[in-house]
Amino acid sequence: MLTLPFDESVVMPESQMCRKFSRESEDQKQIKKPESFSKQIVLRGKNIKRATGEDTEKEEEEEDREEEDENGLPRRRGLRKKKTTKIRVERVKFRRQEANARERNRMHGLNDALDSLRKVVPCYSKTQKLSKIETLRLAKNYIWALSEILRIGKRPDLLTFVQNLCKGLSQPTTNLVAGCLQLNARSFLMGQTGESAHHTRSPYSSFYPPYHSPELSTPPGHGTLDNSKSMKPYNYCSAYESFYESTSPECASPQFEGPLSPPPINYNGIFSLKQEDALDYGKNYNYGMHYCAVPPRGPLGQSSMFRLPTESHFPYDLHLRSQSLTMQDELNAVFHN
DNA sequence: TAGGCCATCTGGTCCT
DNA sequence: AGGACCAGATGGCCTA
Repeated sequence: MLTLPFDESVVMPESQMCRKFSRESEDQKQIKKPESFSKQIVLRGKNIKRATGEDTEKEEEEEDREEEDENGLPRRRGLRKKKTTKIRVERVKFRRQEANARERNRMHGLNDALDSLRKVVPCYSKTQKLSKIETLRLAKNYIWALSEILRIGKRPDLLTFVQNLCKGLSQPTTNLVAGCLQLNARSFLMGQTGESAHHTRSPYSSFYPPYHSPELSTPPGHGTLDNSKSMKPYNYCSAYESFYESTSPECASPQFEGPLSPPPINYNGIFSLKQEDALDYGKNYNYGMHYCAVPPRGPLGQSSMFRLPTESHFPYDLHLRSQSLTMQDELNAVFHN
């Protein structure tokens, strides 16, 4: 929840403004666009220099000049302690207000950066924003998970991937991420605690060997939450269908309406953060599509949710071009069978 | 109503 | 001196 754009009239009402620090009429125009803040600050800064740096000092000097000691003689200049004059107090107040404005602006910039980050982590919703701390945690896990995929050169199964994404995240965020990725959160969590004994096969196991990744361990800093090793493979027949078919209301993620920005992806084999490039590719899919390019299988495969585009991409969209082509060929072979 | 999250204010510290 | 950065305090809003 970002605050309203900085409105000087609110934060610094004219009544509070010292007349000596008043701005030129040009600067008093209310600028409502957030991006104008910095300009406004800059402009104001110039005026501060002008106002406080020249005028006020002269006036303070004049005031000081008038000061006299107890004998009625003028005070000597030098190490004399500065008297807290009305002007100085007002000046301190004014500088405090300026510092507040800068701080506010700085925090807005920080929030903008966090918003940008929210859009590239694999769970973005305009209506249900991740908190700051959860955004950072998820981003860390995401980077870690992607780098592990690159390092190992293999993809983990979807569940492992999501589990790694969710390590250290709160329950609501875990649900959110699982929802974004079209997973059933309850079953996902059961998988996390190793209770899903009925899970026997990976969703990919119909055409890829089950992927057990001893190397794909826990993101740093989440040792106690490392359940990936105890996670059971995923039951294709029961769990997969219930998770991915979206027949259950639990599977639906109505709160994720609106276009979802794709995460940093490998588009046509080129890893890129450019969202525009991937727009067409991703606009018909959500993250569930992005991260679980499970091959269609019979009637299930006909469901629109899993229908890949003609130029489909590999799960997670993350691999080298050569790998991409090879694996994509395999996928295409499966799709066309 | 408690707790979480957030924006803002504030004073301190460091750097230029 | 002034700005950037940081952390603590505070109050508002929202939700379980």
